[in-house]
Amino acid sequence: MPELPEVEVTRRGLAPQLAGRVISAVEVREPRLRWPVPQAVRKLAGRTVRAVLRRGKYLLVDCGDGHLILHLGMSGSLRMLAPGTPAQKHDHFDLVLGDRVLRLRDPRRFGAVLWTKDAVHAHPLLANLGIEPLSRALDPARLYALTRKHRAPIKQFLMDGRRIVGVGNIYASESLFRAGIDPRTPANRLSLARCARLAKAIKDILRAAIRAGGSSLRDYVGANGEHGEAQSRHRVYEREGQLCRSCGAKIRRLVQGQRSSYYCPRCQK
DNA sequence: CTCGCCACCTGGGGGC
DNA sequence: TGCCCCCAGGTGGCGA
Repeated sequence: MPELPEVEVTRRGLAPQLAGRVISAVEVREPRLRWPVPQAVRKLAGRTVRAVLRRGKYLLVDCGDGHLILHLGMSGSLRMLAPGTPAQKHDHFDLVLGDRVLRLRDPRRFGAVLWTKDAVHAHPLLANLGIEPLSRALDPARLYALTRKHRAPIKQFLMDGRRIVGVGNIYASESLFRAGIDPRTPANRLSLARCARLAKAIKDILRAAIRAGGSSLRDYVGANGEHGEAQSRHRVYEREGQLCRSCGAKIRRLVQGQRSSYYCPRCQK
């Protein structure tokens, strides 16, 4: 599920349900996530949640004297439930806030639940993150400058969180299609004009996905857990062999950095 | 520094 | 039905 749009919509769904509320209990059923869930997380009861923030794909729960850091990995999801809702397989972590429970489910356990008392942006996992794609920091000149030193294919550059955060495997392919750029193009061979096109494409694609995920993801966070509608909007992702909706050519798949990339050989040069 | 690759983990789907 | 292989929305860490 989780690329930037889903994490952001999750954040928007959670924030009003968590902010201002007191943590009454914590339950860790399975501490073996990407990193062991630290003992401090089990001792959060009594703290008041001030805000829920996002940095890249990390969710940051501001508890006043520290932050709970959540990451959904490849398969994680968060839901608000009524207390006493039976935990199912892969429901590893609960944050209980009186009459509501925030529950983390993550079959593959690539996600994380961490705690830091220090300035959260100085945390080792956050300190070296790249720019937020929906902020003004991502503009044509900045993208052009960032790409200059990188000979790696632009698809892999986009997915490198040390340059730009939040663009995952789906939206890297979708953004490159929208910008008309071949995913194999070396990053440092993009002109300023193409960087401008790409920066705008990334913002447009992510914003549209947030809007599309909005309604379904509100349910997702609140109760059900069904997939959003973003899937039906994909132009190239997981469409190998199907026809390009713009030109009719067959969409192709290739492997870059052990991840699938999808592109239209006619629309993307 | 950048890069290429492996690792972590579970589950679903297809071929035989 | 079972087995085996491939694939999956992330990303830290390794050696070159």
